Amino acid sequence: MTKRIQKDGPLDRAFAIVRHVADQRKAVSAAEIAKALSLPLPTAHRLIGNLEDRGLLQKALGTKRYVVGNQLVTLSATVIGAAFRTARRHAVLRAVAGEIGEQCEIGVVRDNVVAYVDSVRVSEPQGLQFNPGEAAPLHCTSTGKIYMSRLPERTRANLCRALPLTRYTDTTIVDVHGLMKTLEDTRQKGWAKTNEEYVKGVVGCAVPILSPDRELIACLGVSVPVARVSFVELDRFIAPLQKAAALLSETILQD
Amino acid sequence: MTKRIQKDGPLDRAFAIVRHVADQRKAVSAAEIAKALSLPLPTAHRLIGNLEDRGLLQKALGTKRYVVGNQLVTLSATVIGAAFRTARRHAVLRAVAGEIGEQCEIGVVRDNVVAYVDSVRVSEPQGLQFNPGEAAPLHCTSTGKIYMSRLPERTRANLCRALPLTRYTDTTIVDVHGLMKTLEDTRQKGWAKTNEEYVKGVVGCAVPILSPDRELIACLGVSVPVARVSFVELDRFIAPLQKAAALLSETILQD
DNA sequence: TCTTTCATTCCGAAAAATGATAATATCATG
DNA sequence: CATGATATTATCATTTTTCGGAATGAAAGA
Repeated sequence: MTKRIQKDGPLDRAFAIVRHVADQRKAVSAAEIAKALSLPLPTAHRLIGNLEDRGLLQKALGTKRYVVGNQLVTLSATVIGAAFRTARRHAVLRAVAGEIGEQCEIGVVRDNVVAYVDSVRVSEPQGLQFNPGEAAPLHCTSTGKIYMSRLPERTRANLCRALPLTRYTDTTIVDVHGLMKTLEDTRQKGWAKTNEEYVKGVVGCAVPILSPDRELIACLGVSVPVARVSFVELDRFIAPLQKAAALLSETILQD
Repeated sequence: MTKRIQKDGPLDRAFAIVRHVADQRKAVSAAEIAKALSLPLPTAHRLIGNLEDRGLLQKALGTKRYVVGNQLVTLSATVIGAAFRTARRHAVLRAVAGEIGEQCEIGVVRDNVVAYVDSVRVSEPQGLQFNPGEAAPLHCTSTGKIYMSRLPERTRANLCRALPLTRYTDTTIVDVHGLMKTLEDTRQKGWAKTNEEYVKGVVGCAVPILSPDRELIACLGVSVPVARVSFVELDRFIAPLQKAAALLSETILQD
C-alpha cells in the first residue's frame, strides 16, 4: 500500500502546473505545459483556465503564454514571511542581532520593492526602523541590490532602466551605469552594503538566504547608524550574518 | 451576466486554507481553520490532510497545529523569483505613476470589456480604484475607446450598435452617433480621455501600448479625481504616458 | 475525576474532474 | 494571401472525488 507517494488528484495537477510555470524562465504556452506534464490538451486548458480565473496564473501581456499570477505572488510573499516568523527562526534572528549588537531584519522582494517580513531590534529605536510590512526601494537597499545582482545580465539591465532611481540622499546611486557596476560587484562578492543611500546617517549590509538548490529565498540584513559603525567597519558583520543565513536556510526546509 | 468570480470548489478551499495559515502569526489548529473559514470540521480535516500529504502544510513540531510546509515554502521562493524576473512591467508602471503622481493602470480588452491587469496607486485610495481583475465597460473608459478606435470602421460601427451603452453619469456617451464621432477623434489623436463618463468625479486618459508590428497589446491609463486635475489639464499626462508606453512595448515582449 | 472540546473514521449522495471527439481559431510559410 | 499545421475552445458520457452528517475516539481543561 505504498500508493501514498504519487497521487494525481486535481490538487496535484494544479500545483504541478503552478510549479512548472514558476520554474520556467520565460512565459509558457498551454500546449507546452500539457506536454511537459503529460496532460491531455483539453484537460490542460481547463486546469490552466481554473488557475487563471483565480489569479494564480495570468497571461503575459499581449500573448497567450502564461506566467505566475498576482494572487500567487501575494500568497508567496506571505508564505515566505510566515516561514521566517516561526519561533526557531526568529530565535536565529535574535541571536545574530544580539551577537552583532544591531538591528537585524529579513526582507524579500515583491513588486519591485523590498518588503521586510521580520526584524529584531536590539535596543532603543536608533537607526532605521524596518518594521515588518514596510517597503523600501530596490536601488538603495542592500536586499534590493542582492536580488538584482542575481538576475541574468540582460534582465538586470532592463530592470535598472525601468526603475525610478529616486534620489533620497546625496550618496544614492541614481545613474543606471553606476548601479550596474555596483550590482556586478555585489554579484561577485555575494553580499551587499549600503552607504547612507536611503536614509541619511544609516548604513547597512545584507547577505542572501538561499534554498538548498541555491535559489534566493530572502535576505538577512542589518541597519546601523553611521555614528556607531562606519561604512567600512560594516564588513565585520558579514561573517556572522552569513553564518546565521546558512542556519536559516538549513532550518527553513525542516521542522 | 453574473460571472461567478467567487466560486468555492476544492481548489478555492485549498488555497483559502493555505492563505489563512500563512496569514496567521502563530500555528493554527484544524478546528480554528474550520471556524475561520466556516468549514464543517470533518471537511476541514480532510482538506488539511490533503495539503499535509503534499507537504504544503505541516504540523508545528510536536503539536497538532499547522504551519506552512516545506513544499509551499520552496514553491513560494520560486514564484517570487519568477515574478521578479518578469516584473519590469510593474516597475515601469510604478515609475510613471510616481512621475505623474496619480494612479496608473494597465488594461486590456477581453470579451468586450476592459479588464485591468495591473495598477499602481500612488497614495491613499482617492478616486477610482481599478483593482487588477476588475472589469469596466468599453464605451465610457479611455482604454475601451482606444480599443474600439483601432477596429476597422465597419466592425467598429457594428460593435457600437451591439454594445449596451449604459448611462452611468450624465456625461456618459449613450448614443451611437456621438460615440462613433468620439472614436474617430480618438483614432486620429492616438489617445483617449474620459470626462466623468463612468464614475462621477473621476476623469482619466489612456494611451496604447503597441507591439513592434503596431498591434494593440494593452493600454496604459491614469485615473484622477476631477477635484485635483481638470479634464483639460489631463493633457499634460499624455506625454509621460506615451513615453512609458513605449518603454513597456520595448521591454514587455522580450522575456 | 468529569466535562468539554477537538480529532478522526465511515459512508451514501452529490458534484466535479476527466479526456475522447469535434469544431474553431490562430499561426507559419510557401 | 491561400493553405496546411497547430493550438485553442466546446461538448458530453463516464469515472472519480468530494462533501459533510452522524458517530466515536482522544485529549485537554476545570
